[in-house]
Amino acid sequence: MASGINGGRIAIERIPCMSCPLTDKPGLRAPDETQRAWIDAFKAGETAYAKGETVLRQGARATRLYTLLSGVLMRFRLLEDGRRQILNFMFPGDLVGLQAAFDADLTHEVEALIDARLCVFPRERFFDLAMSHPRLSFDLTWLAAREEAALEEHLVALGQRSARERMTYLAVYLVQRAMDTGVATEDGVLRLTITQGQVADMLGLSLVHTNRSMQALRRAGLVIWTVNSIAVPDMAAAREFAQMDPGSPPARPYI
Amino acid sequence: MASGINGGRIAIERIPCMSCPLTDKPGLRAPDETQRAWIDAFKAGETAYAKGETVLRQGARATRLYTLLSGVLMRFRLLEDGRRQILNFMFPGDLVGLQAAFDADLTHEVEALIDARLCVFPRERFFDLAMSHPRLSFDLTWLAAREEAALEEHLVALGQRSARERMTYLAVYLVQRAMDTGVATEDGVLRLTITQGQVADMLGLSLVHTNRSMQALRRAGLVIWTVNSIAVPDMAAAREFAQMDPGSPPARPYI
DNA sequence: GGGCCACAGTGTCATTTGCTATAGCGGCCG
DNA sequence: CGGCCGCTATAGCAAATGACACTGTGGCCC
Repeated sequence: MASGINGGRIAIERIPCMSCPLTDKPGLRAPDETQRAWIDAFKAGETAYAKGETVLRQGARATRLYTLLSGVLMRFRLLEDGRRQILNFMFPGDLVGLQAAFDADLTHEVEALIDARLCVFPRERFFDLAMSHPRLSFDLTWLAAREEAALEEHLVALGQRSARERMTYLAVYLVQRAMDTGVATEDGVLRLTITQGQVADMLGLSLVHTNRSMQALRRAGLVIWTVNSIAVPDMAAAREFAQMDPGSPPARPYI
Repeated sequence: MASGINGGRIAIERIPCMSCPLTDKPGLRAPDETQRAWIDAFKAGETAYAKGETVLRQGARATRLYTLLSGVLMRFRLLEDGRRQILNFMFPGDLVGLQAAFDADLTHEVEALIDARLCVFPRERFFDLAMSHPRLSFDLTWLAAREEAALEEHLVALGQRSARERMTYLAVYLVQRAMDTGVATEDGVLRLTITQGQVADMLGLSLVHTNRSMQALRRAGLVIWTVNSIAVPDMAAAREFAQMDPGSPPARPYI
């Protein structure tokens, strides 16, 4: 019954924001108690999607915004001739479907990489929330700016880096985000299935070349990317190889 | 005296927001009178940069935000080994240096492509503005989301399109934005000098290949890119060739 | 005027990356 | 069980793109 296209079912039981499981994640800055009380009042419920299901459909006009509570999503853009560009991967705390806030058609599709759970905010209520609580509105801008910054990084990778550098960059990005949000517990390894086809569509490489590059990195011991996990044994070395800035960015707020 | 690094001089005369020259641009949605009065109260002044000057320096911590009043800027990211990725071009109404609002180090550099004039907002005052006027704060999020959407488009171009498609895409993007903001007055032609080296660094191509692709497009009559102008004789045909969505996006707010 | 410099343009060759086809492997399902 | 399907892996070849070296041109400055 949980159809992806219809937006999944609203879960009966809902987690109160006061006991939000995201509060103790290392890379997230939790709202204070008062703010959480407000957010809880505006939250309409929760919804769940199974691995592989579509959360948002490109071209549709969304009426709800989401916050990712658990799981991992990917969002991508489809071209008419079937080409696909993965734009970003989404981890707990990320905002999903911000475009809905501006009454715009969705320009990308969102799909669950593993089972996921999302908090639901109807469009109007979300607007009210922003209007009545400037601090949260400010955090919203912050979140949008963070997403923008991530896309900038991706852009630098696609524009300036070689295939292997790109792939190393992506592995570091994913593992770091997973660790920050509690998706990965082991140090430097993320248990998650991302196929070579998905990597290819994210990095702008052909599937064959993706395969070749992946093997080269595996032989070099820089990135061990297997069917169900991504491991970066030496994050510093990988960052160096991919010419990334060493530091991890400041904790991000969430709603 | 107008040093780029020092942030240019603050212009003596300042244009009151009530008579902002951007109000009648086709692609911009002007704030109403009340809002403009608010904005005017928070605006600290104006600053000007000459063509080629640096507006913001990568790695610095900015204390001021800007709105572009006239002119065209480019923002780019520099890698240690000298590689450069141009992230976007900025037209009147665009927000410059949003990262300053979050007290973060700048991850990119901003440079003037032609003489430019910017409205200045000190960091704290900007914060106050957002806190006291939720509607403007909402518009701020909107602006950030629009920038994000632009970067998504660029990402699709770099990841999925061929050299010629990319270049066509960029030409259409630039000409469209210029027309929307009143920078271009003739239909389909933008008088602006963007060197082949800059195009190369934006599209992730080598300079030589950029040159060759440009000539091919010129011969095909799709895009006529010369030293001091970019012309797209048939926007619809160019859009089609580059697999772009036909419609122009809704008017964007500005502050 | 002469020299310098940034930029556009060209040729040649090297490298990266893409395309097509094929094989192996494991899960899933009738 | 057998067949189908999605994914990884490999090979051989083609095409796109990059690297390097060089020329021409126009603006600018002493």
